[in-house]
Amino acid sequence: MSTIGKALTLLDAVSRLEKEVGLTEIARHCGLDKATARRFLVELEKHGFVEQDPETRRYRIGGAPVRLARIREARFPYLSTAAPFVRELAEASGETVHLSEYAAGRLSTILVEDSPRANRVIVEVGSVLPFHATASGLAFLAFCPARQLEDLLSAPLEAFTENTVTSANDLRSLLAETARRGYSICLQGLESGVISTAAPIKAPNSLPIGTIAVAAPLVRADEATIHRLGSTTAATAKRISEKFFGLEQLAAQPLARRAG
Amino acid sequence: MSTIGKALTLLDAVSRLEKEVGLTEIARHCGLDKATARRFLVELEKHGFVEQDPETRRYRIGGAPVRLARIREARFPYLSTAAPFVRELAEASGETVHLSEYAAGRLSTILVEDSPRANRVIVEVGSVLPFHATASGLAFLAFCPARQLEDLLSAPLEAFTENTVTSANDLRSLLAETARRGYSICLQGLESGVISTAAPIKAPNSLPIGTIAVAAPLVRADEATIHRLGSTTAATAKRISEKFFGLEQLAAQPLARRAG
DNA sequence: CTCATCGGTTCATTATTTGAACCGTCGCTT
DNA sequence: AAGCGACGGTTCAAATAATGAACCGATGAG
Repeated sequence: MSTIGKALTLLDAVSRLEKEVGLTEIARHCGLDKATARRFLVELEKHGFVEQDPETRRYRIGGAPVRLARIREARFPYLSTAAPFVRELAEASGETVHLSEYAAGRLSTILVEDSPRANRVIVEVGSVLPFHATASGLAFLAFCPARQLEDLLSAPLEAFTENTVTSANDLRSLLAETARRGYSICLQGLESGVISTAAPIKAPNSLPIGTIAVAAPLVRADEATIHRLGSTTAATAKRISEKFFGLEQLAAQPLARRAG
Repeated sequence: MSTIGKALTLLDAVSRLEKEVGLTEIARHCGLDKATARRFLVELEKHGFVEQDPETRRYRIGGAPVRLARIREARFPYLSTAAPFVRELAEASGETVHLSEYAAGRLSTILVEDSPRANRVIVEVGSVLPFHATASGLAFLAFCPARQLEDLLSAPLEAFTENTVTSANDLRSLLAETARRGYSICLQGLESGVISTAAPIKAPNSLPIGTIAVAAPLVRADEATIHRLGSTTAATAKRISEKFFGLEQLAAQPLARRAG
């Protein structure tokens, strides 16, 4: 792997570990030498991607990504376009709704709207969703290029619960059904006692760029309920896509934005 | 410079150039060979820091920073803590208010609340604020370690307008005044016809981590007005700091956050 | 049809990254 | 308080990765 790849993997590790983390632990976690890890951290710090607490000498994610994220959102406002729809769906369903984005070969949670109920499903912002064991992942796979699915199937599928689908053939038929229906259903694939449904948010070329999903405790969601939620989710995903790529078109036009 | 440093500089360049930008232009802008620039872009793309539009083949900032920024904000919620205060100050003043963060040796704008007035000052999210020519920069310098100020003064100060302070001694006395007063005033230092005032948001070790600033068209801000805005800004900065670092203390305690 | 420019690729040359061994410091145990 | 282990951080010869001039094919303007 290139040096850049290693450094970015290290950054990813810092984001995944505890709030603040020491040099040795980072190095161990990335399989890097301590000296190498330190050089990477120094370099990342120079550019604001990590910060070192002057007291504890531990490292945390820095401020630079905040600036980049704001620029990204200003230019490609996926999150901010989708946010009101996520809230709306959360209110309408009374369940936890989360939005994911496909980047770097992974589906990452970038927004969560919690259910107001005491018994609710918790999803962490920043968590990575396994493709074969989450409703979001299934919704994504059902509409992505065949090539990508085959890549995924070339490795064994991890079983997170006893209900996780780990057979390639079962997964294929599940995806065919999902594609037909327009929304996915995942029954206790990642966590026991949780059922969820998701739909892809598609670009104009019809490839998915992310997903929106509803997750409910199993006790509140019978067959009919989950299908009702699923079709609402699919409709919401469609509306997000239309709003977002409609806006995109507008933004592409040479408006005199500053004319105030 | 290390490979990592070069790659992150390239990423920074992409963030600073137009919405989407071609390979040759990026390479030219960074002083890199086309082949090298491409390798960097491919590596950054693998990790989601840039995306390539499949049609135009141009590059833009990717989704990974959004995920990192959300994690950063969950762990160190500077922006989200400050946001309501920024809005409040914008409403109270009727002028454009912006929040900056110090990272990677630079002061970057991470939030802007526009004035509702037709004649208003425009500040771009993501813009980098020169230390000697903006109210935010002056507020930061007035409270940062002496060493940092000397580093800055070791290079000549660029004149953005005919009012920009470019003499080291003038700058020093301006900073002494700012430190005494608790807020800075910058009169047409970066843009003609604009006056602004800012105050530092300080960590418990009393070093500034960012600034909050109000920018107004000169025609609306006489001497008395700007001093009134300045002291309100300083008070707001203090409140942000107290709220934020108060929260920090709370977060450090071992709460059972998930006990729902 | 030609020329210029674009995105992208190749491979011998070159400069950078790497990591075992090394400090000094801190907190804990004996 | 002395000894131990783990920490953050540093060094420099050896090993590996980055580099860029020249190249290709495609696209579009004149």
